[in-house]
Formats: sequence, structure tokens, C-alpha cells
Amino acid sequence: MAKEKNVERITNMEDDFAQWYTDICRQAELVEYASVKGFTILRPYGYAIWENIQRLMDAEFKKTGHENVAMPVLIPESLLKKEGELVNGFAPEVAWVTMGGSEELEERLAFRPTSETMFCDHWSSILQTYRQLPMLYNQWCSVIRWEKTTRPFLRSREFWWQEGHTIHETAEEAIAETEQQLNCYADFCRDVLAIPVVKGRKTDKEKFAGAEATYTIEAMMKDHKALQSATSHYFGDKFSRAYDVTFTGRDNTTQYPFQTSWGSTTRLIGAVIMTHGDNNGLVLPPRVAPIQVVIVPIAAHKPGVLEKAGELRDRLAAAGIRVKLEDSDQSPGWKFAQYEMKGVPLRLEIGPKDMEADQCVLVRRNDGEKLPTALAELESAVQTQLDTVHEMMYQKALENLQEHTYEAYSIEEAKQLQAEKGGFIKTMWCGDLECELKMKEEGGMSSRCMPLEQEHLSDVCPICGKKAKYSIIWGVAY
RNA sequence: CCGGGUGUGGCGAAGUUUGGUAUCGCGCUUGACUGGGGGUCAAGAGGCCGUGGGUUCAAGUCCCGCCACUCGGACCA
Repeated sequence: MAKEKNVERITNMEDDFAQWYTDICRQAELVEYASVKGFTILRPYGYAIWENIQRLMDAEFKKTGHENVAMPVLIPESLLKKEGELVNGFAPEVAWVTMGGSEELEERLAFRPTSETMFCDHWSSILQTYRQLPMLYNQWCSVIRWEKTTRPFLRSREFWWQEGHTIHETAEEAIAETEQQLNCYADFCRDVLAIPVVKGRKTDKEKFAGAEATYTIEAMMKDHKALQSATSHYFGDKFSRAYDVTFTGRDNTTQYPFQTSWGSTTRLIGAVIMTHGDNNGLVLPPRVAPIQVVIVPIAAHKPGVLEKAGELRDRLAAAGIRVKLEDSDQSPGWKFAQYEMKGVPLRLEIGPKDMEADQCVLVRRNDGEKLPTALAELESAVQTQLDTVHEMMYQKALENLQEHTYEAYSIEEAKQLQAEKGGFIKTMWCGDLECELKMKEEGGMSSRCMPLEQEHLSDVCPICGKKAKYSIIWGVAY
């Protein structure tokens, strides 16, 4: 048997899922801990995934007319305090700047935990007429929240994200924007990350501080826990009023615009890891994989092998595929294991035997299938396999989601299902906070969302027995 | 923030019970042979033992404080 080297340090996900996750983050060279507690460094390979997410998602935002801006990283305390709920929601986790050089500042400045206030402040100075509306802004940046417990990608004191902020003339338009962006996220997860999600609305308890409504997409990880993967908020005119953002309407009266915000973060990378990864390491969806095909030459010293491998690399690169020729002098077996750890969707093996037959061998990361492929049709075969891998990954994740979603008709049943199987538990709900708290306390689950696709499971809330208003999903969340 | 665990070359560990001047594997460097699942051999480089204090002739080892990471919980998106 071959000796195990690097991978021996990866914990099996069945033994300890949390440790498996941490091992992958480090072994696949995605992140490293910084010397500031709770902060992480995104290493080149991890950042490359984020760059692909940014590039593809940003293109979607642009299609619907959004423009990117850059706001200051610091927010004056007085400005942050103008909207009460937002302040209360974020107060425990705001970091402050109190010194400028050696001078104490007259007013302390908050590192942005989110930028609603900055956008509102800006709009209050530039908005004059309904003709300027809507304003559809987005920014890619990092924010700081002083979290107590941190984990790579899932929760850290600084994280990278995009935050969209828009204002509209009417409530209807703003609500439509909120829905559009939620759908944008859900489609992105499906089409780019191969992650199925449940779209829904948050309960009052779980919604964003200051929002009128918060919409969410919830994904299920391989350990059957829930991960909130993006959110979209409708604010009504609450912030507009708090920050005195006004415009002159069509009827020549002063009006407050209606506002939305929506965000997704590097947490999406955590979702990718826990949705697709296996005991050999990362499994990356082809559309965001920094390397889509790794070429491993076999017997590279034999005449013509490296030249042929280089030729194949050039052909694939010319076809727009992200390809890497692994021509180091490591053994082929080492390379196989290494690029499996890094989740590269396709491996291309080329050696003397292949060259005689004018073929190469493609190997899929997700299922290990080896596919002898004629060199003549390499580009199309690779493209087809990349699409196949994406589709297979999505289907597998969808099965996981569906097979671990259960219906419950009593709190005992919900409790038992969660304890024995985990996953999403669907019930009806009366809408009362007490029942939500009871489910948390007794069942150990928080509400994930009230799905947009509402179902009628029964007439009553299984927790209190009163008339049910909504169907709702419960789960243990990250 | 509460509770458990862990900090020893880049990584993983042994050594701590019984104090005596740091060991092993991997990785790294150089060279040769190899090459279709983590190859072989040879010669090398690399360590203020997380940190601050204390006890002692002597501390990786004993005592006290602190810090970081990690697992679980609470809090939180």
C-alpha cells in the first residue's frame, strides 16, 4: 500500500465534521490565521475562488442596472446612531477608532459593520428629484463585526462581501427589487455554485435589525445543518426618514424613497466546502474553480510527453478553460492527491501510451470516473465534462437537501427528527414569538425561514395548538 | 462570554507523571535514479519548546498570570 502523507491530517467528515472542515480550509490552502485574533488571511487559492464569485455575480448585478461604488470604511458615531434598531442590533459587535495619530478624536468612528448609514447619508446630500430614482448601488468591500466565536469563512471578525443598496420611488418597486435580488442569489447558487437553496422570509426574531422584511436563501450542508447563504432586505422608508433622505415627487411634494439592501459574503465559499467536499478534500464547482483542468504528464522525461502536455494546455487555454500544467518533478501519485485536495474538477493525464493512441485520460474529481478521450475532440470533451460535473454536483446536493427535509406535526416529533436525523424540519406555525422560542429551547432549532412556496401541512401550530398562519422550516444553523 | 482540549523547526507528533541542556516522521535544500495513485538512495539546512513572571545549582518538564488556536454552548448573520 502507498504511504499516506499530506492527507493523513484530514479528519474524516463522518468522524468529526467540524474538524474535517477546518482541515480542508488549511490543507487546500484557502486561508491562514492572521496575527489579529479572529481575523483570517485569504490565501491566493481561496481568494481566486472569491474573485470568480465576484466576477460572475457582479455581471449579474450589472445586467439589472446596478452600479458599483466605494464608501468610506469609517462611520461617525452620531451618524450610526440615527437609526435606533440598527444601532441596537449591531452595537455589541462594532469596533471603534478613537485616535487619529496621537490625537484623541472628538467623535469616535465605527468600522463599518454594514453600510446602510453611509449610503443614506450620501443619498441625503445628492437626491433631489424622482427623476434620479431608482439609485441602484452596490459595493464590494470588507466589513468588521467583533464576533466572539470565529470560524474560517463562516464567521470572522472581518469578512469580504458585496452589499447592494437601492432606493426607489415606490414601495412596490423596492419590494420587487428585494425579490429580484433574492432570486439572483438563488439562481447564482444553483447555476454557478451547484448549491440548491430554499428561498424564504425570516421571522421577526431573525430578521435584520431595522428591516421591515428580510428574505433569505438557506442551504443544507453535508452534516445536515443549515447555512444562511445570502439575504435581501426591504426597509420601507424607515431609514429614509431617520436619515432625512428626501426627493421632490411627480406631484411636487417632498417624499421619502423606499429602500432595500442585500448581501452575500465569503461565507459562500464555506457553503461550497460543506456542500460538495469529501474525505479527499475540496470539490469545487467548475464555474468558480481557479483551476478547471490540471494536466499531469506521465513519464514526463520520455521524449515528447512534456511538449504534448504543453500543447494540450495551450489548446485548452485558447478555448477559454482555466488550465494548469503540473510539470513539477513530483510523482504522478502525489499530484493526483494534491489536486484532489484542492478540488480541481478535472484531471487530464497524458503519457506515452496515450500518445500512441492519440488520446488522453480525463478524471472527474466528483466521482473519480476515468474517461479516455480522443485528443482530436479535447476542447469539446472537456467543456462537456465540466458541465457534467456541475450538474452531477448539483443533483447530489439536491438529493441531500430533499432527503433530509422532514415534516413534523408536533414539537415532540420535530425534536425527535432533529435529534435522530438532523436537517430541515417543516411545520406549520402560528406566528407567535413564544412558539419560536420554545422550539429553540426544547427542540434546539431556530427558525430558518418561512418558504416563499408556502405549504398547508395542517390547520394548527404544532407548538401551541392555535390556528396556523405559515409553513416554516426549522434547523440547526451555522 | 461560559465550559472542555491544545500550544515543542514549515506541518504532525514524542518527551512533562519521576527537572539534568531537545527526539522522530513528513516537508524543505542539493544530486542521482525514477514516474499510469502520495517512489528510492545519499548528503544537508532548520528549534529564544506560545508568552510573562516565579521556584531551583539546573525548567519543554513544577507553580502563578496572560495570549492564541480548537471543539461544544450562549450571543450573532
